Amino acid sequence: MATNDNNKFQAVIAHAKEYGFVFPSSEIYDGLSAVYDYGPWGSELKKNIRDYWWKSMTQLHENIVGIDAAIFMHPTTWKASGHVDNFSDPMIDNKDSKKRYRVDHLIEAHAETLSGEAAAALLASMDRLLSVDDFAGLKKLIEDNKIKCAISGTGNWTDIRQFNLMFKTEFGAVASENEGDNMVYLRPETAQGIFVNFLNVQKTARMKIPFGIAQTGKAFRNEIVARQFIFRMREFEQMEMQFFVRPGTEGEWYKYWKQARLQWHLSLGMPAEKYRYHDHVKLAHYAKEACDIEFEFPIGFKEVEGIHSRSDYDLSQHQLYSKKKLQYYDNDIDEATGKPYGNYVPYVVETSIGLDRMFLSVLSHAYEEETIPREDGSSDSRTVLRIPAKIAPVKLAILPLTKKDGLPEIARDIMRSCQDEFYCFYEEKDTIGKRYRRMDAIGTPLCITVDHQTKEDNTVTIRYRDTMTQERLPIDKVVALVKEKIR
RNA sequence: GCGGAAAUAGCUCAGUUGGCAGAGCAUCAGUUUCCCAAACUGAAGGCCGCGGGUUCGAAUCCCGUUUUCCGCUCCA
Repeated sequence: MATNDNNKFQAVIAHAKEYGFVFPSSEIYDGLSAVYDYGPWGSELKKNIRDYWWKSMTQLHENIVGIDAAIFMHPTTWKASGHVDNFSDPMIDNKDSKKRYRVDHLIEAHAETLSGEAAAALLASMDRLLSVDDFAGLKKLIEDNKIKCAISGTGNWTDIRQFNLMFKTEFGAVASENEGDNMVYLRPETAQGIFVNFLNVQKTARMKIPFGIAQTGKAFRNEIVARQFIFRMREFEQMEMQFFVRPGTEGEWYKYWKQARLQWHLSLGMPAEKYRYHDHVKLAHYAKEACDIEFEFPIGFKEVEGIHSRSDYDLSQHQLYSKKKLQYYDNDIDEATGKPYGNYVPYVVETSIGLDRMFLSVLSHAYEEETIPREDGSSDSRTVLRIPAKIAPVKLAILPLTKKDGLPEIARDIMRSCQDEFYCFYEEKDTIGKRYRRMDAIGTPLCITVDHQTKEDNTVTIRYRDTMTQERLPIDKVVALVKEKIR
């Protein structure tokens, strides 16, 4: 990675904070690691990206509907999904080799080198300690048996720690004697809220396969290492769509959505050369095919969105754990047999995009420090956010050239006629040039200026962010022109 | 989690034999100018990240801690 790009990333972060896009969480208390708040313009931009995605999924697809599931879910959900079992193992690090081991794997590997009787005794001790989460006892067991790291050959271990990516909290106001009883998780992904509602949605919205369920919402992961600004946060927002298909057709739908999702990014005006696919070679246990859509951030190509062919894994698991059928009766005629396809558990193709990552991709692509030659030969600089107009936080700034001569009154009238249509910003302080540059810095695509000529012929100057050019326009054409530019 | 670096006004930073906390820009009030950030006057803004220690005295030296960035590690 070039140093320039690294500097650019720093600049984007600094700009995001200075101009009210993203702040560190609870900053007056020194912040909270890997948690961020969205400021005035950041929350507008984030909302605009979310709305654009939501509309493209639901309003523009007759066979996709939305839901808004709760963050809290029945704890068994996460047993069924595999999140509880796969991500709560106690781990230990060797300080010399920096290698991290699962404690049970480490001890089991050592047991294999022992005689049958000694091995059995060791494993019995391990199981007893594991069952009561006695980490100090487990570490003592490792030390007493002089278990060494295979790489460094030393017994220089850290304390044993439990890594669990899921946040837990207490459910209900009364503490239970048995600690686990009232425990719920904050969802580590939004997908399960869709799967458990599969039949509710299918029946009430009378959906026929193939169909999709879309959802946006917060998810929480207690990442071991969460860094790189809003790229990896402990609390983040996903935009997900689970598409339910007849088994056997998942391959073609996977291809369809892989292509369609990249097209969505490009439709925002993001440049094609900054995107690429990354096909997964190593697949998760449930996946048939999977790929990421990667975007070239200043820190390199990174995942923005994932497209996964998840088979019937999730619905089947919920069937198993809930003992409720999650099947669909398909009335379409199977040409091979001449009969309906009948009952089956649908297969799922998932598209899952990180809203915060999308936000970061838009912001880092939009950010530009320009050098502008001046007439006298010197040069000037401006910082501009070339945010696509349709998702820009502020669409139009309305600026009276001076504070006198009735110009603010005319500008206020225009403001009133526009602010119901799109987000407008009114300002009369400072010179017109400064106000233009401030609007550039938050990515406002259009500014209009009310000047003395306005009083004579009812025209205003409209100035474009990207080209810095301007032209005259009758006041009564302003709304229509802006609406056209932000489509 | 390990290793490295950093933290002083909203921003960018200056501030060493340890001795009164500073500049530019930005902000706010007013004046002036007015079509691309650069005029004038005034004001506000700081437990020098936080907590200890050394010292007559600490932004400065020492220890700890938090946060951020970089490399490694992890990432269903």
